[in-house]
Amino acid sequence: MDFHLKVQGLNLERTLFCGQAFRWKKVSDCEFFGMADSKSVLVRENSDGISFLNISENDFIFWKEYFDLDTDYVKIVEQFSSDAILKKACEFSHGIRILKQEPFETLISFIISQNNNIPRITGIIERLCESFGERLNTGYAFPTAEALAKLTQEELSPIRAGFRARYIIDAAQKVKNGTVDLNALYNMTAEDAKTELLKIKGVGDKVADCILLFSYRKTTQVPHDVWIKRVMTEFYPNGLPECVGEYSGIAQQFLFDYIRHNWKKE
DNA sequence: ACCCAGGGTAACT
DNA sequence: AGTTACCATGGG
Repeated sequence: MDFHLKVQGLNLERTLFCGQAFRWKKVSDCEFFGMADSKSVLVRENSDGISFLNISENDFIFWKEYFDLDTDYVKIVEQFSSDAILKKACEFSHGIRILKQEPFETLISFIISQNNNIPRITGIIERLCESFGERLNTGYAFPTAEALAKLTQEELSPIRAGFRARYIIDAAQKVKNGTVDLNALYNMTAEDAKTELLKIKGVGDKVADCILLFSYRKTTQVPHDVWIKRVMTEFYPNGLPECVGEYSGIAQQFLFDYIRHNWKKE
């Protein structure tokens, strides 16, 4: 069955390729195929919204949640636009939304992201899924914590994650044995949730903020990667403007996308 | 050959 | 508490 949703201010290409998710492929002008957790979907962008093609009603609920379609981004962008630089970033990166991704997948993905670049992160995650994820008829599921927890660094070497291999294993083991309860973080404050995530080797301040923002919708969190550090020193030496309110993490995503496409081009 | 990438850890002052 | 070398890999 196909499902259609009216959405204002959504650009799928910007949303799916702005460095928050790594398992999407552009298949035509307005169509994107993606995997998340153990589900897959073909999404089509229309003039007034998006369509999810050939999925069940249960999966539709999942994808509706994934795209966080109940949040009004038009209103948020309007709020951001009282700051001139942020306004420019929102115009350039029009249509970005923060997704609500599955926590374990986000945890492993952003462990892999450290000191790495987006194309290579994408490749490592693809090999991780093909090697250790369940085979589905449309692709491969993201590997479970159980599947990854029993691996050795040597068994992980084909995915070429480099020094991050031992971090992946540590994360999977701590999720599997309950040292970190990912489901419990939804109802915790950002600070408390971060304390839990920092128990995992290879998860530092920045990676923790990515997980909190991209999985748990803790929109106050601002991941300080090399690009955002450039933004801060260049444009906001005294911090982000007040108009970001409780959405500094969302503002961060517009600024990240904007600076990455415009650095040293003006 | 050198520098960089959605950084973190461990070993130093 | 704050700095710094080192960590694998691949593209420019």
